[in-house]
Amino acid sequence: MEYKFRCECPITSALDILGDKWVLVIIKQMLTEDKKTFKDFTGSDEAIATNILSSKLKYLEELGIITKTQLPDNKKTNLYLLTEKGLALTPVIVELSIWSDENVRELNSIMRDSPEIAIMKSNKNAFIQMIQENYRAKVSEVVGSAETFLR
Amino acid sequence: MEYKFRCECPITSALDILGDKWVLVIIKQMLTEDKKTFKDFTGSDEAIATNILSSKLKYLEELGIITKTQLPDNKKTNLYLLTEKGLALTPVIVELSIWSDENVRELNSIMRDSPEIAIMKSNKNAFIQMIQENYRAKVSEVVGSAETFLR
DNA sequence: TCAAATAAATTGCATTTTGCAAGTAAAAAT
DNA sequence: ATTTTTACTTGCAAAATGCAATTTATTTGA
Repeated sequence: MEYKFRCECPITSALDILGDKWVLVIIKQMLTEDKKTFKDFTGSDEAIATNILSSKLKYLEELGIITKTQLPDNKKTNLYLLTEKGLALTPVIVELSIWSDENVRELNSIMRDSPEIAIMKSNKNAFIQMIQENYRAKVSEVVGSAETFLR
Repeated sequence: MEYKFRCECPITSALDILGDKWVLVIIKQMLTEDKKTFKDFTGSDEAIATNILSSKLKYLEELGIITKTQLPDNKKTNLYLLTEKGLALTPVIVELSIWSDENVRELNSIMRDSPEIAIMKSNKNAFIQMIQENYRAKVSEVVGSAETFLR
């Protein structure tokens, strides 16, 4: 698997990976909406098409941003979980959230209020760590030990 | 100008605007590479096609993320400048930069080192404010008073 | 046990976005 | 007055995304 990057710029290179319509939405759903199975994603507000979902999950796994696993007692359901590399995108998601609250709300009349935005702004680092710890805890609940998966 | 949003989620709504191959790259070029004319953008490392550039600049102007202006003594050259709404994306750019340095570098063999990454990490808020003040100052240099443009 | 339901896809085709090369019009420079 | 520069537009090709239907391998439940 060879990935082509437009140039030597770190920011542009990040966007070579993240700069599309779905990748960051999928990561947000995993991080903040507890989505982890194929079915979970198809049932979301955003309603991603299954062919796109399939290709993006494969892509994110190849890049090491998520892992695909199964539970010992179920051979049908796959578990898609964020790796530490994926979890490290939490600050990006948080900043997008804040920017959106302050600058996109006026354009999207149906955008929901997030009461947590105030907390997020007042103590950004604590909020980020809280989300990440929360995610690691949930993963542990499901797969036993997080360390095995969050590599 | 009607914009369609996928759902009520603030993060997804931000990505309805920013989630493509070029928008954040253009904003990065304005913010950190001093690009402000059509020509400036076409001469970049990323080599955006002129038709795409044209449509994205129009789009960003409609959304209030950039402004299009002229200097009194030149009717040919247009100046594209970030508004405060655009400048407010600095934290997103900075977080992308940090994530990339730590997680994309291994995938892109030609990615350049940024010596400022260490400073960025050790004092994120100061770094963000520095970049923003720097931008405002440069705009003032060019158009006289920043307030008129950075609305 | 065995048919029905479920999870995770794949396939074919339509639409939209992006890419490339060439051309154009107005302003500025020589 | 002619050339060059800036900021585009146009036409067509390729890639990404979207939609609906189908498929395969489990798993559930009568």
